[in-house]
Amino acid sequence: MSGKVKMVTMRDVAQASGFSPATVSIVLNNAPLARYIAPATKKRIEDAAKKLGYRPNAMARFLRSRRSQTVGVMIFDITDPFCTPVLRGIENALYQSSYVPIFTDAHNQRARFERYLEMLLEHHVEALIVVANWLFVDIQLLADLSKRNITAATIGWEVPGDSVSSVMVDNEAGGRLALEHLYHLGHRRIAFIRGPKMLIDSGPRWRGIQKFAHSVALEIDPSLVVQLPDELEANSGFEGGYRITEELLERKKKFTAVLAFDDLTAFGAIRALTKASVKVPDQCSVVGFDDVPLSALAAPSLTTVRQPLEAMGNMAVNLVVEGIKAGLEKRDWSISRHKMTPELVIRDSTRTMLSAADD
Amino acid sequence: MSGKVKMVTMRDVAQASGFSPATVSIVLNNAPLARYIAPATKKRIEDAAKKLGYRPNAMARFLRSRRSQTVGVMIFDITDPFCTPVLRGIENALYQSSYVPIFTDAHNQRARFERYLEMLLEHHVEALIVVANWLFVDIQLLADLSKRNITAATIGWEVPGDSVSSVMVDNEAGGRLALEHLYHLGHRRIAFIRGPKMLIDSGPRWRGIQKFAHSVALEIDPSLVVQLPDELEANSGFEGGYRITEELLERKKKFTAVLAFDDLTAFGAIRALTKASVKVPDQCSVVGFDDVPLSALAAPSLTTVRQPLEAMGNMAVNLVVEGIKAGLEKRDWSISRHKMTPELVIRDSTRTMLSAADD
DNA sequence: TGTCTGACTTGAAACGATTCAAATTGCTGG
DNA sequence: CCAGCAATTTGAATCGTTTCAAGTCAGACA
Repeated sequence: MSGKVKMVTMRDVAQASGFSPATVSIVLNNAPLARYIAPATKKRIEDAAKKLGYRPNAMARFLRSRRSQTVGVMIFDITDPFCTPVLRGIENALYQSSYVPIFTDAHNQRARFERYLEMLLEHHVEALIVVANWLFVDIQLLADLSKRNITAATIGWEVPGDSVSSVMVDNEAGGRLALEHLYHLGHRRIAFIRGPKMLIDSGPRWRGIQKFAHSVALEIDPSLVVQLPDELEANSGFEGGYRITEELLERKKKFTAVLAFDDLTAFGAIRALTKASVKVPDQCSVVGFDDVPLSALAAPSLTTVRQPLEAMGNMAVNLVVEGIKAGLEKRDWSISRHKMTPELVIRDSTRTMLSAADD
Repeated sequence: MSGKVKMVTMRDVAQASGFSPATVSIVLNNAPLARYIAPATKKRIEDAAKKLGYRPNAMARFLRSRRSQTVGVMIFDITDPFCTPVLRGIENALYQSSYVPIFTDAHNQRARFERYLEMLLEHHVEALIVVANWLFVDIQLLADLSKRNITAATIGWEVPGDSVSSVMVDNEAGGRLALEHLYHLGHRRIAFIRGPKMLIDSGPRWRGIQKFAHSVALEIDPSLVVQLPDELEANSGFEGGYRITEELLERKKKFTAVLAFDDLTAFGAIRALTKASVKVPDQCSVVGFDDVPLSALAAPSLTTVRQPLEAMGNMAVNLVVEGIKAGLEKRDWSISRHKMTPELVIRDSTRTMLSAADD
């Protein structure tokens, strides 16, 4: 019943079809030399392979051809809902290219990142994709990769230098979209929850906000601007949004809308508002950023600036696959930095200012 | 600048240390034979390896030793929030054992499952873990795995026969917990949204509910029992819960609580109730099942029956790692089926029945 | 008849590690 | 002075593929 199934090797296929392993290899891989192989031969070999249930041994193949058909995927914290769609995008694109992802999660710890990097190198991944949306460690290490001829791409982060491609959302445009929306709904007294200082997204998002405010001569009240602390956990945004909003409410400063750094922060804000019996969106509108999957499901569903997360995962794969190809063909190739366009998704957490509610 | 970094092989370490590759291998792997190696030798070899930055080549190693240090992880739909904590649990446990996960997502498609299975076999994963929480295809295929000497474990699903281990929550106990909670809060007119017929969890959960109802002589009104349709998408639960609840409300049947099949269904229900201006939990309590990450974040936060998802991922890894070890040592070993204990998590979506609200 | 041309096919050497059986060395005891 | 032993170390085969340079062979042509 549980007898060992002997592995079928190329040698077996050769034997069965009456040709040599060399020919079998050429045919089954459709190598350049396959042009010269007689059609009848091809057929016999392919039939034999199918009949025996031959399955190439990826490891043995790698040893000779240096292709592991494997890509490393390093996520900084899978717990962050931001990551799931990105991962889906990566997985799907890799599947199209017949690569298989090796999945690692750094838990936001530098030591873990390093150990995993080591493991990925031992497994000779052909490329590395890093999803680094919430991250405070510097990843200088990545720069070394190019020396090892491993193309790499980051999502949600940029590495200085010219060795790593990156895919990010256009944060400035996104910040602008968010404020523009609130502004057009008539909101003027808006509370802002800025992202943590050390997060790469925080700056540009705020800049987009400021620029728009300036362009319509909207005055931003400094006492309504609060910054999230530099916390390590990805989901700390919720806590932060909650606490900050609570404080704002206690200060009795009036505001009719909250522009949160991201969706989780927005949920935290909503929780605080609801607890203080401030109805969302009737008495206060809330906008998020990211459009993580739960934003559509929550009650009220969240108006937010959508990052095309799945597309970003896709994009990163395309970049590294191109890099791999270039390396194979010894072509020149240079990295690129992509900025994806964000999109405003209007749902139930925002509504027009009723003139009465302003005070 | 971007000069190729030549790979450091064991041969290089041998050369540098003045011993043979055989000795180097024995020392670096701490193989049984290492007992006989002089301490001084060990030191010199280890030093040389460190100085050169030697990194074993996982592929080459596999070829000889048959150990790929790789485990296949097949998820049926990563889009389902249920999967994230499970994945985290798997990842973490594998990391402890120095295995690296190859991540695949079947998108709930049989063809994709098969293709991925093929790829995993080509990569000679040492074991396979399948997360099959929402799944209608039969996975008879898995039974073949044991023939190939690959231990496998499923999470959230059981394969007939004695070749695949499994980890599930005790659905019956969970169903009981949910109803018990509502009952003790004083609810008597309860609407039930049962899981899809073809889902393995649906039966036992309902059985737990019925048994508890029977034990306290609670009458279940058949007209308040609705079943989710057999939909393929994991997130269809939300839609289903929404529609079903809408219908129930239209029928004007009175109920003071909804016991939903899972959290997503519960969110759908809450959405429908809210839309119909029925306040949750004031006018209607809602219980979910699973405790997916967003349940704590939503407003109102969801009372639910928690599956220990991360622990389940852990458990599955432990099972297959044991299986791998047994295989290596040619020990006998038999699969096991684990039932994890669920736990009631009380949050803000349920509250005691106010006597007035009953009619 | 002998040589040359394709048109196919293959032998044999890698790739980098592991694994025994066997070799080497230095002693010990008879 | 040598057999025999213990303590270390290693040679060489092997894992399954890929990849060229080189082989075979039939027929064409001179």
